[in-house]
Amino acid sequence: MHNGKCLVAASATTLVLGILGDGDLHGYAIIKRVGELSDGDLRWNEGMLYPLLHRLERLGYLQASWGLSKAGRRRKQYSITEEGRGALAQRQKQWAIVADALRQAWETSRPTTETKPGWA
Amino acid sequence: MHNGKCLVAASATTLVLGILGDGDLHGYAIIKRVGELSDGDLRWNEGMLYPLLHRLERLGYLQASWGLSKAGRRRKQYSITEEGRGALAQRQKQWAIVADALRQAWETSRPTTETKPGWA
DNA sequence: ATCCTATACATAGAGGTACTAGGTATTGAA
DNA sequence: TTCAATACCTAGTACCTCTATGTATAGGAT
Repeated sequence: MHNGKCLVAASATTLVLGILGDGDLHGYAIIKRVGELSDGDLRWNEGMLYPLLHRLERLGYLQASWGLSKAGRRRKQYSITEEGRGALAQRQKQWAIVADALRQAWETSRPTTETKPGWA
Repeated sequence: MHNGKCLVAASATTLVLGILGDGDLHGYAIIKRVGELSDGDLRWNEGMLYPLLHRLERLGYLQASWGLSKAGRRRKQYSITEEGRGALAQRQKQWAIVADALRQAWETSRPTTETKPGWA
């Protein structure tokens, strides 16, 4: 990443799968939903999302179909597949593992039980 | 990523900074520590870690110095810098935001309050 | 009428990352 | 002497991230 957004991007797949796991949405709506879920902290743009959506579709995690909004605009609706749900479950497991490791790394602030450097 | 390890890798920077935030370690020990913290679920290899360590050093987040283990093996000791602590703090904040968004996305399993598709 | 904003899709391309594979060398145990 | 563990490293492929940019429509404001 050139800036500090990599964490966001890294979790993008998991977040998209999680959101679509709750119900179908189209791309633009996913961006809005991410904004909602993060109280505006996560501000994705289309250039970030659409390539991801296309990749997820290519991987078989999502299925797309064209529709029309009541306003008459075309919309590409995405829904999660069984395979996508499997991937989501796997990612949730992975997330838990990493979250736990991070929590420990952050909490411990190990009181230097060993006064000498751990590498001695 | 070619396989499913991207989440691990994506959190690698945060995890390394978090671990070194607790005290200096050398590369190989960081790999072991990651294994400990995850109960063996996260199994990093050197090819993953060393380039990351070098990058983090280049970014000014870590400082390296050569030492010697009691067994007589050379070791490159890494310690976190002030800048690294700043980056860690930022990442902790980012992590909290994403974790919260994910929790919501996973919990809600939105009861389809709106019976019609959200995009109608 | 015209402009602007929001909606809604999309791709190109620079630059960066992730991970495998492979390499070097030492220590100590079987 | 052979093997595993310790301990460092780089090359290079494949892939991802994100900015910039483009297209087009609807609806409100001026």
